[in-house]
Amino acid sequence: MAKIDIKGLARELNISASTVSRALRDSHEISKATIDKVKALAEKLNYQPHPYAGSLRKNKTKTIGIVVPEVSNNFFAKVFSGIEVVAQENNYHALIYLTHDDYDKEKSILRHLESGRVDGVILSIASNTVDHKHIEALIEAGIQVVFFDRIGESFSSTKITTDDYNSAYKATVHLIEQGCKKPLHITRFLHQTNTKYRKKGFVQACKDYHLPIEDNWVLELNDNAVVESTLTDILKSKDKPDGIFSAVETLSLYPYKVCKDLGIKMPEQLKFVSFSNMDAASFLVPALTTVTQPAFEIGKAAAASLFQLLEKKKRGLQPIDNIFPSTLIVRESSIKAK
Amino acid sequence: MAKIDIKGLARELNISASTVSRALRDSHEISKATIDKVKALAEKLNYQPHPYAGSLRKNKTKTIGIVVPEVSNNFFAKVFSGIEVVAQENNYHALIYLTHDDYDKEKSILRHLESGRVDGVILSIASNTVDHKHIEALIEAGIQVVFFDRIGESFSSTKITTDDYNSAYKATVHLIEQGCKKPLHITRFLHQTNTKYRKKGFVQACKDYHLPIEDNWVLELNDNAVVESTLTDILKSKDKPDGIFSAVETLSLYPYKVCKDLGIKMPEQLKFVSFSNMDAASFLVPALTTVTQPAFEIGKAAAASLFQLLEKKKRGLQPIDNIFPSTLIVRESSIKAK
DNA sequence: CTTTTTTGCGGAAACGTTTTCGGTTTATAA
DNA sequence: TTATAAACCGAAAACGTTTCCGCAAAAAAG
Repeated sequence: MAKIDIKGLARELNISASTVSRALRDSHEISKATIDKVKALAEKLNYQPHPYAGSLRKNKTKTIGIVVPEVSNNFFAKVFSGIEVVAQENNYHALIYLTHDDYDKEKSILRHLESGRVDGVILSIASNTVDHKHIEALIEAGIQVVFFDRIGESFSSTKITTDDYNSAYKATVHLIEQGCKKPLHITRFLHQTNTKYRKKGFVQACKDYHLPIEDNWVLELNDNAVVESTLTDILKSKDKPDGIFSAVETLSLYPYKVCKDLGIKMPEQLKFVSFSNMDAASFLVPALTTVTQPAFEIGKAAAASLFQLLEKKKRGLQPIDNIFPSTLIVRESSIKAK
Repeated sequence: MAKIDIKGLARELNISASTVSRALRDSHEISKATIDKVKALAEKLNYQPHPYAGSLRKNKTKTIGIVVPEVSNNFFAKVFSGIEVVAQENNYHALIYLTHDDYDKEKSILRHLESGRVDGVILSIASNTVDHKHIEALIEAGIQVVFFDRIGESFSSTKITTDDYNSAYKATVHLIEQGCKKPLHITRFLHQTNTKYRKKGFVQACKDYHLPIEDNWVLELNDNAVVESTLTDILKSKDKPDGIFSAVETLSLYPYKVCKDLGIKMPEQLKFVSFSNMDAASFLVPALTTVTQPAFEIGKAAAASLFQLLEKKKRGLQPIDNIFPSTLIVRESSIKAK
């Protein structure tokens, strides 16, 4: 089964390569008869056009790049699923790159993507990137960029996020309404946009409910190695918090561990809410109250807007910000005893 | 900042395009002086070669396809991470496709990949594919294929698996040693290679320990919708099992749910072990005893062998089977009271 | 000093498409 | 009838590389 190409088809049918090419694309300047002939033969010989030859000529790759910190994380995994579904529907291909939350890696990946390998990029910024030159360069090079979750606020590109501020506000209010007088907010990488707004929501809720919030009510835990010990210290102290609100999924299991070790009863002595897309949330004991982001929908939306930008009919199509609501799912970890 | 290409560099330096091309690849037929000149200018103008032009000419794409059932699953997500790390190290690019465990989708994806978009494919077969014609066709087309976890036994390609039989055997023995007289094996899609061998391990262990195993000790639960009710019925019956061994992670949370609903105490009344790569395993109550596969290493191995095949120095390099050991991590869900 | 080899480079073909620019026919309009 | 338009198709250029082939000048060998 030798590889068959357009020239092969043309030779076989005694017509020109250009005619074959046009016939395969249903061009109106080719007669119905030859179109049928060509397609029949193509089908029969299992002709598959070489994608890169076409890309080269058309300067369109029909592929996108997905650049995310990691994928062994329910949130990103589900976002990716959403992207992938929409990509398949639109006959796009997806190159995926993991930055492992490393700025330098992100930089070199994006730099490479300037080369014309992809038409567009869906990006969630690495946690330790501070300057955005590399992203600017990518956009300069004519690559469409869509952000999600960890966005670059300064860019006019489209951004898909959740209503971080409001969700955090609501989650905090929930804790307060369940009786917490001294909630603790644990979070990561506060220079990111998403965590920044979650913190703001937490702080504002505390203020609105007249809690005497202080700086040490917010705890930025960037280093996995010290999370457990730090939490242990805090939960052993005499004026320990009576509630925890975690802004990120990756911190959501630590309080369980520490409470177990210290014999602290959850939710009686410590109520807990966390941002999380973990499937196991309802099977933890006590079941974890979560703020869950519609990850799959975010992925679909990101992909959809990217494709829309790439195939914009109207020139003037403006990028839009798309804010999805997260939902607070109350489970046992945060409810007061009746 | 206009896009710069090889011809642009050549014009700028008053040399030919072929010289530039060779200089950039450190060809020995170009003088040190011009190599330096060319590289300096390329660097200055941020020249990025167009990947598809090169691919077309060289008939080498430096990209692989990853075809897996899903990615919002700890096992596949971690495998993917491993692949991605090795791919980046080797300057390969990764196109990823999800089959969603659908045979038809898998077929059309693989069919498309015959076209020369990738040099090789890393594949874990969808749960409902039975015939393997589409995989044969892909290999026929000259695409290297490496399998992992859900492999095609009939192919001579490289396969990366875990020692399913032995791990299952050990897990079952563990249950028996903890006092189980009537373990139940719950699993999915027994026509797959991995689950098939896990079942064999379970059965053999029962036999070796003289348990009166019957057909209904093995339960194939393919439909999510009925898992809970089926398990409930079984655990309510009078000769109910005193232990469960789950062959797949996706079933690992149901026993918790059902036990909770029925008031069955785990591990006192029911011991439980599951194949799983779930991060939350040790935070469940009781903490889940798992057979965990070295997912990240499997991904790295799969990628490494694929690249080795693609860049084989010696022609005769034979594909090898690579079997990784899984480890049984004993936690509270399966241990007998002292 | 001639012959051969090596070094360094340029021209052009090639990879498999798409598209521009034509050029015949045949049908339609004048 | 003749002029014009429409329908259908082919030749060749183009996309940005790599590589085959050839060729001049310099170096080495005779």
